[in-house]
Amino acid sequence: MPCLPGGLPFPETAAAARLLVPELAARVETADRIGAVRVIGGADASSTRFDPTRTVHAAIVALGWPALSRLGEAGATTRGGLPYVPGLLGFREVPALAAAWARLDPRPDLLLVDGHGMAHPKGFGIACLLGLVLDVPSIGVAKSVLVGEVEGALPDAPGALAPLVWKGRRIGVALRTRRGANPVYVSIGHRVSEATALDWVERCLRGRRLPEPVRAAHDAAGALRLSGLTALG
DNA sequence: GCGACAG
DNA sequence: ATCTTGTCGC
Repeated sequence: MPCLPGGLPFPETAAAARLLVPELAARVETADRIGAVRVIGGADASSTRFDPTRTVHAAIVALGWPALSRLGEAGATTRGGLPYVPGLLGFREVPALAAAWARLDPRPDLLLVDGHGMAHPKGFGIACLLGLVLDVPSIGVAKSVLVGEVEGALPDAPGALAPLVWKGRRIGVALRTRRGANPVYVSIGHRVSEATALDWVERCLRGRRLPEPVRAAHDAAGALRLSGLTALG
């Protein structure tokens, strides 16, 4: 039950969410406005497929930079929110993520979010919404495309890049993080430029396909779902 | 109208 | 997102 910037109530229906997107998207900052990054975070959520109760288990991990050592972790569970609707993922997961954030210590200076940022039909993916709600610099890291297409070739070599374009606009970038693996799609979340976003994603890879903060958050969210089913949430 | 569709 | 062990390749 977080609050949207401007004191707006969090939408409880997909229709309400859609109406809010334009004004929220207008608040997204695409230029760098980040302080010193001493703690970098990863955010992700886990849920059970076909769950009529719409339970969402979210986790945010706090890792120290540059060691990427685990400094903190927090989880939270919500029920009865929005179902998954392509384009509105943030409205489903952010309430749980915001609750996790409230319990987290230390608080990350930068957040890597599992899912798109501006590489979204309305330029407002989950990384944008979370960054806006928490007022924290954020980056979108997705494992597949929502809209747009990768322009040109993407060599099968670590570090290879190719723009993700949609309707003639560059909305993000495909990054080959590992040889032989599908690329990840990086886009602006909030208060972080695309170039800076790419830098941080690459610096957090540690030789794997997904940046460590996202990997850690994914694991934490999954563990919370498995154990949280019988314990407190 | 049909197909696509983050997680 | 999740169901799931072993297996192929670098």
